[in-house]
Amino acid sequence: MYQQPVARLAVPTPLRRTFDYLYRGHAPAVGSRVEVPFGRQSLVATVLSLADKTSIDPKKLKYIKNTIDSECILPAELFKLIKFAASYYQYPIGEVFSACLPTLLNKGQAAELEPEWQWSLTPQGREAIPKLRQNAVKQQQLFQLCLDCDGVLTEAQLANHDFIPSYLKTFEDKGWLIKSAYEATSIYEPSAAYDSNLELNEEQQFAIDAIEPHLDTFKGFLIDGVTGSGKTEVYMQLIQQVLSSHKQVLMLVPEIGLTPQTVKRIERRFNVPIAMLHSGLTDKQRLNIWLKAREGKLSIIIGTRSALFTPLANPGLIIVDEEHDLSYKQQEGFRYSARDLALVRAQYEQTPIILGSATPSMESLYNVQQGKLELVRLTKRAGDAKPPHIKVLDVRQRHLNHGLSQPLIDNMRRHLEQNQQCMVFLNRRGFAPTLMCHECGWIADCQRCDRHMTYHQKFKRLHCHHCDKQVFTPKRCPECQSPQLNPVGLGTERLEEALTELFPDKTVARIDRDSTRRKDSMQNFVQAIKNNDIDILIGTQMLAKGHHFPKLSLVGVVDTDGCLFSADFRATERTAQLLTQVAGRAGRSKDIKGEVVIQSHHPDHPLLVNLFTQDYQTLSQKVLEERQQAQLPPYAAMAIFRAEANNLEMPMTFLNEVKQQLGHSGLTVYGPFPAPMPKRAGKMRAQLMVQHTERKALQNALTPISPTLEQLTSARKVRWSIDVDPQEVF
DNA sequence: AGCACGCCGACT
DNA sequence: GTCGGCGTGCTC
Repeated sequence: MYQQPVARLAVPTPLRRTFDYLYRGHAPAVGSRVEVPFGRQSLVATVLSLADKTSIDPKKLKYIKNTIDSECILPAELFKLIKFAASYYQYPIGEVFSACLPTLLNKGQAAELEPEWQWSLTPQGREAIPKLRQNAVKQQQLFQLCLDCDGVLTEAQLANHDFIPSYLKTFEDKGWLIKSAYEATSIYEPSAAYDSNLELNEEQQFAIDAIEPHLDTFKGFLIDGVTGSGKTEVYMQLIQQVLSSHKQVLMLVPEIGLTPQTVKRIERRFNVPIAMLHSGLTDKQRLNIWLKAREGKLSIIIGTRSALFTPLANPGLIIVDEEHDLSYKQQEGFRYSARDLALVRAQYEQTPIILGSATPSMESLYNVQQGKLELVRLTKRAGDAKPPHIKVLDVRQRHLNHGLSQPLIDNMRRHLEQNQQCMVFLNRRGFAPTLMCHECGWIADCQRCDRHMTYHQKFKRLHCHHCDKQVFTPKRCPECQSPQLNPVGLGTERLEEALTELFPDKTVARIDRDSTRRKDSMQNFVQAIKNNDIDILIGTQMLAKGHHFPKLSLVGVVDTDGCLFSADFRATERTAQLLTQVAGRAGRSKDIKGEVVIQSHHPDHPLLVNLFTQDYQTLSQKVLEERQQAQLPPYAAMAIFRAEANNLEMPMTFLNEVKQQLGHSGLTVYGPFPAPMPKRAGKMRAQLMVQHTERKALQNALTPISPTLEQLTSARKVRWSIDVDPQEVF
């Protein structure tokens, strides 16, 4: 140890340690950014703490080049959360900061809100209007907009007219407009804007009564509300309460659920500034929202996973909608769970948190058991809608027409005749999952993965859904030269073809990742369905969630059998959630009772039997019991070390060394073994699983070893990662 | 991760 | 003779 005042920094590098730097003059503020020389580069780092001694030889220490901020740029609670996340998920602190802060802050841009600009029409401007040339349409439009707004245009008013900013400068130069800064009001008046509160049923009122008294403190709630039970209205009325005490609301939604409609609904309800964080924002917009939220100039922030790291001046409520959704867990790099961290954040911020789902995760149900979450149930569908009638259809020995049994087809016809919509669910895109030679049995495999390639008829191509490799379909079998290459199995494309033929007078729409590639196409489909322009929907899991289609009364699930037998211990939970969510799409209408038909070759499978003779709730209790007996998550804490390289030896060598390092840590270690699908995208993968009944013990074991792993020579020959609380055991 | 150093092969 | 391949080492 050397007696030497230093600043301890989080430097954006994949190294699992901090770096000490000297400083001149004042010590930089904790939580501020500084510019430092690092190796041969210059980086923006964050000050984690100040220390008066260091273990680094002072001769090696360098000076901070610049301080960027004079004070901490984050609220203390968020700063603490980020540090916690880095240690919990065993990920390099510098990279965690990079992941949590907006790009422009990582690049060193000032963390100050730019003033909002406004443009006022000058007398010269007014005079110029009638003198404009007839064909100067855009200029006239700008003037018109200006007049519509009483001669003063603000940035907010311009936001929807992307052509106009280019003309502003011209008008300024001509002296027609004057640009000036104005103070956007930070005071919001949460008056009901257009929509007012809906009438609540008893359960909803009960939910609100349960949560409302706890709005000033930390407390966690799980709203277990069946599809259509009016969870959103409960959120809304609680949000209203929080806004009226001038606090901010942070709402997380799954990736797929972030639709303009959600935001519109909230916007129309509350007369407060709202921001939606989505992938389409520019870096500048993102920074702006971040800063505004930090200043308290935004009242509601809605976003996906990463929105969790939005700073809040005055947090009042955190909501995680569809909390069971997989997209809350980042699956690469900094593998955090936004849902789990949201609980930690709520605790730090001393705000209530609501997790909502129709199919709660085992983790959350476990937390209810442990008394960490209070369970609130919504079992009744709002309005008069009745729960759908669910039937498992034994398709053994039945003739299947492109995967469709006659009873399902008849059923569809009946619903269609009553002017209702049908949905056919199949979680497999493409035309067919395999292409096979009729003569010799050759199957088109991906060169880079241990998987067959999917045949896509529309593009006449073979596509690997694991590595995204695409090749043209061969004309002849590469093994025996036979021209008879047949698609085998069923995908959404083929289903679309079959249904179009079966119901020639009906409109069929296929909604999967391939058909919704273009921007807004999902949006258009949703609108078309609501307008009744579509009779039959074919959908993958994209369509399973969230959407409310009033005319949809029949859901057919074509092929679940693949989901029933899987190596992953979470398969049951996942399948149950998916099927329950899919079933929930049916019968949100008042006119006709919803119906769900699930085709299966295994109608006696316990999952199907339990799920549909009883319900998700009963099944989830059974799953929890099984997990407890097997000591699997959430009854044990788990982490997986993964490694990949061009051959399987290197990852195995590395993971064996990891195992040795773990030695007497008291963890239960499984492996290392090759991943269930060893080859992917040309890389060979292996994994090592570790477990302990105590979360703390797992942490205590991992924390000392993870920094030492990167020193291993075997570590440099592989790509490796630690996944704490893995969601997919693959 | 970057970035540099370093030591061997095919080019003007 | 040099450009450049990626193995190895280091970052306060």
